[in-house]
Amino acid sequence: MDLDHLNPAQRDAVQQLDGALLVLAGAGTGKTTVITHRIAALLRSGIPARHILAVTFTNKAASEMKARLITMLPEFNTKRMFVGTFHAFGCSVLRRFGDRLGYSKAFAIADTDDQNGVLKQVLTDMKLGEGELKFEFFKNGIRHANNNMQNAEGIRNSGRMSWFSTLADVYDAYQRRLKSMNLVDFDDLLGLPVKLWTMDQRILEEYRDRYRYLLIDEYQDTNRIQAEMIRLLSGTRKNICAVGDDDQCIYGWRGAEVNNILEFEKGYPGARIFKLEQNYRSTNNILAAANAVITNNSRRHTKTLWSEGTSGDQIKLFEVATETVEANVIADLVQDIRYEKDIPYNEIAILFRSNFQSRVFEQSLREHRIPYRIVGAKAFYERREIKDALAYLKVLHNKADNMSLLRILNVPSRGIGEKTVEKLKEIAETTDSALVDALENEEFLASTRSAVAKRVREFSEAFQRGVENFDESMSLSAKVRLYLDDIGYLAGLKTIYKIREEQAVRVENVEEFINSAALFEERFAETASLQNFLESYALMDDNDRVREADAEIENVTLMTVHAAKGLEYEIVIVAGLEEDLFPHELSVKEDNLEEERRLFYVALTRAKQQLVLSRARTRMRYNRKEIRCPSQFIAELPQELIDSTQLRNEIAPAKQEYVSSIFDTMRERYS
DNA sequence: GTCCGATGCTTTTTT
DNA sequence: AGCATCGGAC
Repeated sequence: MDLDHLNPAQRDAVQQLDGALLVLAGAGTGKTTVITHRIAALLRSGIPARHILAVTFTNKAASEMKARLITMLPEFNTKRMFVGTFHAFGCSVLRRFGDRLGYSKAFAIADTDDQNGVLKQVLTDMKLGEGELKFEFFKNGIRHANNNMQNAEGIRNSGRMSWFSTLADVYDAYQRRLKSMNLVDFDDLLGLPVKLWTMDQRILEEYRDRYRYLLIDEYQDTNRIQAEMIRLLSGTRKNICAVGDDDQCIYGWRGAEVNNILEFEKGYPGARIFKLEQNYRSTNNILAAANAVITNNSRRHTKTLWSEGTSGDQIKLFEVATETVEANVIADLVQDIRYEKDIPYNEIAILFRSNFQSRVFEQSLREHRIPYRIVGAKAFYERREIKDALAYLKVLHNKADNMSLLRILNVPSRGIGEKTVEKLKEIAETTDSALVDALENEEFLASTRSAVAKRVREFSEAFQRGVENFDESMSLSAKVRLYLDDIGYLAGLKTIYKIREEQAVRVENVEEFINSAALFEERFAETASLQNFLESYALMDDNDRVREADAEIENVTLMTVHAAKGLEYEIVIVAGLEEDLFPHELSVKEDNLEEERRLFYVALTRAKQQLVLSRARTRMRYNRKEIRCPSQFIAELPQELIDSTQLRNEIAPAKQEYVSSIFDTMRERYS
């Protein structure tokens, strides 16, 4: 066996096959290597693949691990092993046993918009609607209850103040409404399996028997329910291998419980602990900076990263006048690196604390004609037309999804206004049917003007044809196109968006969406059903949602530090190192400075070769110029590692390449 | 019912 | 500055 490539600590962790073990793996210490080798070791020791459950934090990590195992172990059938995220695993449990909890097996997954929509409806119905603040309060309250495995009763019993009982009522109504629409939210994907296993010991035993060896990656970011899932599954065998780095716990605000990793031994007495500290990613200067920063945190397992490599370049620090200058200086630097150091764009990442920072960079990169891709928020899947197209599909798969129906019923305009919708809801309620079915109700149709009724009929009929079509064997993307066309959405795009240029963009985006269904089919051939397509979409994270087109060309990557977790680049540029931005002002207020520092630590340790930090002395906010102070984290870096030689001109002279490229564009445009 | 301009709010991080 | 929502005019 090829254990020769492993260092002693890695080898120990790989070879300890039974019992509980915690692998404390610092950034870049070959965590994934350990997990894959460990799985290989399990298989080679004769344990069948079906007994192995490997949980990763992202889908991307899961598919990379699968791919690695297949090349590493061609002789084993690794298909029967589970490799995926907690949410995907929970989903598979519910697809099998959801009916025991009163869910139909064809349930759909509520995305963030759906969750917000349902909660808003509930609050309006209960006349608690006014004010965003209240909305946030209830949203946090529900999430908090779920994280602590509390139901409505639990909330009610947890305090005397009247808001406990109000929150309990809202919680109850929210859950009931979701369920009535046959929807399951992200928390349910974890909470319901736990409920099921606690309720029915036989099902739990079946799962325990099936999954005898558990491996959990990024254990520092598990929450209480995820830890509970693992505790229940591990049973008395306790064959659990938790891998993680407490210094990289950056999802505390989402319920991640650092204590899961800090106090692992309490839950699994006698667990063996292995520390991986030899780093294979970064230069020693980068590691020294990271080590120095993280020692300012108090609650952690002490680790010191080291590498056999060179110390490398110093860390560059830019301190410039404004955020626009910051973006331009960085774009210049990116171009320099590309052409002078011959490092491809896709080995360069620009990281920031908050999404809004991406805008200036987009502009400067465009001006410099540097290709880039953005991971996250404002990206492709957030577009209105994509959400509309998706809503059309969501109702088709799940008729009970009234919210999606309401989203698209009048998009494009079919003359169905507020009053008509009220009537529709009323009829749906009295006949106890889904809104989509109520559309065919004669009483409802009679209540609308004949022109409207005609268009409603056309809609219902097209919908019905869609339902029937999806039973037939035709390619998924072809069915999607046929349905969106038949129901009038594709042609409707031209009436929804008046401006010619905008139209073209929107149509193109929807085409790309349809194409993504085709790509999904290519990847999952026989299992590419509408349900699986929607499910995989709902369970995607921002890194999965990067456009296919963007993944192929050589691009600079723009993303938040959160999104960069688990990734590495030759060159990493961290922008906006200013007090109140990084660390974020809210996190300081909420007393989460240590988590911000871990986030900074994550940012630093993404870099292999060169790290560049920058800050602006002023920054526009709400259209006002604000003076900004350097981030306290800058002062935590050892001075001798920093090269803060001021740039000769903050705006560097244009490169020859850049000038000629502008002439090229002009020639193209005017010839 | 639809369109369009005024208003006011935004910026934490996301499976 | 940009976006989302609301209210008034057609």
